[in-house]
Amino acid sequence: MAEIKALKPTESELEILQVLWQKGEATVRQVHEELVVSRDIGYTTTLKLMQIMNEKGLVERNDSSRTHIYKAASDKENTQKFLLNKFIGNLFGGSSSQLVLQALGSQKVSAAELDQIQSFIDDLKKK
Amino acid sequence: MAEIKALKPTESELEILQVLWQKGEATVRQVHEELVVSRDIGYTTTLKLMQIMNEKGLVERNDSSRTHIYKAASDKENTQKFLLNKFIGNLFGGSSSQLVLQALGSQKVSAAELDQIQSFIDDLKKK
DNA sequence: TCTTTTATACGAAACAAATCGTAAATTGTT
DNA sequence: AACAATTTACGATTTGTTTCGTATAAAAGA
Repeated sequence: MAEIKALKPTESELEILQVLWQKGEATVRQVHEELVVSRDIGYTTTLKLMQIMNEKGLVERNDSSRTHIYKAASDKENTQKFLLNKFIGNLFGGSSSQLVLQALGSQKVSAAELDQIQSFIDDLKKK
Repeated sequence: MAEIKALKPTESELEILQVLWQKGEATVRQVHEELVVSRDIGYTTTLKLMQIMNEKGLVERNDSSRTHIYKAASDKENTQKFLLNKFIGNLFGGSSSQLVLQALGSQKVSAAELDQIQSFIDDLKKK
């Protein structure tokens, strides 16, 4: 029986997942070096977070060698999808078009990106 | 000097804000009746949450009569905008077009909504 | 080999969020 | 007036997150 539980990472956990997604896999040290760039955090804090994430099933760990190697348990897209749905439910009454309009209205989006979105919509409509 | 602090409501606080945005203003009792519909929560819990929100400045309270009357301190759109920016930063590396593509791809969006989004994009491009 | 560095494990503290019980005051009902 | 219901205030508990210190073991360097 596989683990189906959908987990909601905390903000700190998300930071770590970002690093793991970007690197594919990484040691605690490697993740920590990344985190340290953007904020003040001790090594054992990073370690503890990753240990907890392992217990929760957010990451997988290869501990066959002394220095453990971690990777994200769920890929970036699935996690984004899951959290995005939650977010839309919490804040936009479940309406994704509301969110899209808000996002396009309040953020700077380049003309190229707008083109990309438009052709994506065109494709959606064809079905 | 106005309050500029940007506050991040918790999920419970967001539930309460939704009710206040919808009703305009409301008593603890009225908010509680709404919350009770969708989940198990005691009256004093709702009360306490709203008291804390008042301390934080998330809501404003008129306590000139015995039964206090609450309203959201910030309107829905501003709060959505603020939290959306945070969310895009945390999860989509700051790229709102990435979020838009993900939202359109994984949610059901009606043809009418797609039209609405397209004409919105057309307007954006005109500038 | 001896020392220093690096890694993990573990426990505990500090903080925050959510929950509810109880008390006190006011209002409404009979 | 007496009683019941409603409301607020306050404190305490529980649960989760973030933080780091210390201990121990392994590896690397002298």
